[in-house]
Amino acid sequence: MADTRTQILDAAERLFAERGFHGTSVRAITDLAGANLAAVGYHFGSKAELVAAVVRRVVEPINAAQCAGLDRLLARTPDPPVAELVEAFAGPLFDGMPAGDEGGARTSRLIMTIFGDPAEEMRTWTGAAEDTVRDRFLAAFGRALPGLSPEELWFRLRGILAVTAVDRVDVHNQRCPGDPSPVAGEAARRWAITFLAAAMSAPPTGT
Amino acid sequence: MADTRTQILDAAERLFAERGFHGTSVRAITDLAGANLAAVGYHFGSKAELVAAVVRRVVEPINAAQCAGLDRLLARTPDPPVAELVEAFAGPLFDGMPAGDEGGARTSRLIMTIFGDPAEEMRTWTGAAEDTVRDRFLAAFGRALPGLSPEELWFRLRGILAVTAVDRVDVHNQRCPGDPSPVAGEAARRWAITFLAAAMSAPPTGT
DNA sequence: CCCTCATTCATACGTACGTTTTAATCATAC
DNA sequence: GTATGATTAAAACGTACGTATGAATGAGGG
Repeated sequence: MADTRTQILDAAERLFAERGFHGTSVRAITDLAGANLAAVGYHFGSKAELVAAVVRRVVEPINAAQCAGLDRLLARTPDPPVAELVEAFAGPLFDGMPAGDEGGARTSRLIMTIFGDPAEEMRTWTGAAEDTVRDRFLAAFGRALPGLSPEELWFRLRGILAVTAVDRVDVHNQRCPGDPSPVAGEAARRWAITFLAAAMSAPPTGT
Repeated sequence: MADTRTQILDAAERLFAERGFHGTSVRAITDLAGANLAAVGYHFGSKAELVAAVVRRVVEPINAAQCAGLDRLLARTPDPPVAELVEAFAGPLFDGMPAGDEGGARTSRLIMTIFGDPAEEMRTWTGAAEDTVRDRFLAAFGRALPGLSPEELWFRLRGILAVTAVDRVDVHNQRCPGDPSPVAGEAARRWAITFLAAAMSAPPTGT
């Protein structure tokens, strides 16, 4: 059995995904974790710092994978095609979901929760690393898509995040009228790449 | 001065957008509305029903506008092109934001909050009308994009929602490195149409 | 053995929450 | 003018929350 700290992180991650940050009490977390109420205070200091720890644990591997993917691409060619850049950027949002996560849907919902949270702190926690990744992809996409203004490029990069995050959430929510079976995970990944590569490759919007 | 009920709805809408549903207390709402604490209970019954009322007030006009736009399109031609379908579907998410809403950004954030809320009730409140609109657009897109499986079509429709919702939220969050000025509202609209029309028009993903 | 330090535990504190109740207020119709 | 129904006001209720406290527990080193 894992140590209490990890158990709390796991339980918090699950509950945050299911009920949001405000909607999850410290007591619910420690109950699910089989830990004592005071353990959160002991291991993390406060609920806010626990939230930050959970967010970091989710976001950091994704950032790292995005970065590694871009490195791999750039090692092959200095100017990768759009579709491969899309795959490198969006792919890690589909992979690397920890075991026990139903097809990554739970983690996706958590990303959505982070993404949609109005609180400003949510943006500072992941700060530096995320900004670096973003800037590197912006530069790479900029070379692959000359003629696109930085603002529109930025808009499109956000679009990638939005599509990948929201889609998977809905698979989780069973909102898909079709068959949201396990295969949906891999299918969604390919659909997303198709969808987003075409979107990114669109000509610049005329003034 | 508007009646208390409307003042409460306005205040709640603003605060829900800024802090989420769980993060907004009834007291904060009535304070901002200049109303008495008990007014929420009197006019809405409970906080949950107030949330439902706010959600409905935001979602219904958008659904109506989407439906009307599709009607207008179908009156002209039985098989509208993809770009126009995209405009009819995504456009209302940019228009029709009530006055006082900074370029619609606040409403967009609220939509994002609704969209990202893990609670299942959030999905039932808007239910029937939203489903009808969705099905009609699915059918229209299906005719414009033969060869696309219903599942992938559904995926792409969700993508439209995701991009429009998330984008505008980030303009609000000032996360855009460029100039998030008032012009961003109209520019974002055109960027979104370009981006999404290209995405929707992508060929079906091979098996 | 016992001391030490990290961890866990039961419990309590103060606060903020959603809701309810009862009284006051106000406009309108008779 | 006063009775009536709808609204607002003030206060209190019980509950759940995040956090803090101090005692118990348990493993490892001297």
